[in-house]
Amino acid sequence: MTPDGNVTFPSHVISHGYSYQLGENIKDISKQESYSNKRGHGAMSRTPLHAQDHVIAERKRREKLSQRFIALSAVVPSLKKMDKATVLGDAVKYIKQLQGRSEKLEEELSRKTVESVVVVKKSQVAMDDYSSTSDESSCDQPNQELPEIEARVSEKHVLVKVHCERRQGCISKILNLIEKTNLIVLSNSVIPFGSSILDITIVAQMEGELPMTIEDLVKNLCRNLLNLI
Amino acid sequence: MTPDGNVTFPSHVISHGYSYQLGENIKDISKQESYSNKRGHGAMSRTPLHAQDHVIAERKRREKLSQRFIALSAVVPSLKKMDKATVLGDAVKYIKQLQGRSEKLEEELSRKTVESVVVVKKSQVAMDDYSSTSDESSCDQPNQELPEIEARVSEKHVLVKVHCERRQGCISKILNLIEKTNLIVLSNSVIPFGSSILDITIVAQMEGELPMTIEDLVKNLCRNLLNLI
DNA sequence: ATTGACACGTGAAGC
DNA sequence: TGCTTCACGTGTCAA
Repeated sequence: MTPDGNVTFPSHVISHGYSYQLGENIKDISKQESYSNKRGHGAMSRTPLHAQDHVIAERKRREKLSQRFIALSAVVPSLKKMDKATVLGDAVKYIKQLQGRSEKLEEELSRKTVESVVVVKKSQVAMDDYSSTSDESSCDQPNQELPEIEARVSEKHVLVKVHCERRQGCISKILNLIEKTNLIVLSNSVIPFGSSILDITIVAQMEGELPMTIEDLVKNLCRNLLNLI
Repeated sequence: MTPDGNVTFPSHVISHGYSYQLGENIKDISKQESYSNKRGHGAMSRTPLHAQDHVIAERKRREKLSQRFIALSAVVPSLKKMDKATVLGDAVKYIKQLQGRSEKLEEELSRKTVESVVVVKKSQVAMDDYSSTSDESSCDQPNQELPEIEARVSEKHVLVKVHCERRQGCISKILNLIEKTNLIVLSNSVIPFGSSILDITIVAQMEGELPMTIEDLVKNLCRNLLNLI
């Protein structure tokens, strides 16, 4: 609590167990008068006035440094020795390790993302027009792999599967879009998966005549859903 | 190169631009004789012999510390001030930031990594349908390559999709198998598609530890389901 | 006894 | 001009 006497207190935390008795330091404060006399010179250094100001300033600076040291040693894990040099060296090693790991994680994450997107596309209704689309260039965002959309047709039924992130109003949007595509929804299933994913399955019936070929219908549905979500 | 003279050399790198001339230090080495005399006492400290050994040891220690400091300041980016205190403080902040980022990345990657498992799975189960490229031809013959099984994992959840022909007792068989695989069914959706197809979606939760890798779990599940149906 | 680590006081140099 | 930061020598404890 006392700013002057406790200057060296945190040091014993970072160093071994030095019970550097602060009494000496307090004594030193009183010793400041003897300091100038100790030098002996009648005219000592040209800072006779604020001499002990310098002392306490240095003390403050050391205290700050010590605090920073213990703060650093607190965030660096697995420190067996609490040497200043060891703390610094291990901090450097730890930072490098963290940097490398972050870099690798980021790279792998982006790679997995892209890869899964590709495969997802492949597993879809054999639509190969995504290669021509330019909006795929914005895959840098980590959550770009979703949504995953699959559609298939059997007789008069259309099966639509959407695997996307849980967002507000996404279900109504999907259903709305499907009904706008001249389809009548027969069944609908929304199943939560994990903490933030929805797995949606919809079976709809085609009304009357087909406005286009089956292939075009599926492609169009997928494209609209991709733009929508 | 000279271990003694270059002690304070790196310090000007981390500190401002201190061109602390080393000459003084070299002088100090020669001053070691005067050092004992400077004290004046006829009987100085009880270490009159290896006194300057202590000096050069301290010098060495300081040099090591300085090197560690510049090493630390080298790995911490965006350091405007090269203060020792600033270096330490910014290193702490940087480490904390890196830790948080790594944690977030790792968590997110674990979520995404699962998605790539799907890939493996899907290419295995979906067989070689990609080469034929004609998905619409499969719509003409509904019973060609069923059942279609897909499984993926997210966190502790397993999502199983089965696209198969409508048969007696197939649902109970599937659920029974899943529960035998140390999984707890959370959600289940069975949707008729067309006249003779069922689209089944199941979300189950993994209990306790994984008996195998995620990939193996998915493979095993798919294989058993394929044999079952 | 030797070694290593620490805090302190102090002069110097830059802002 | 002061205010800050630095390296140095030194005494002192502990392994």
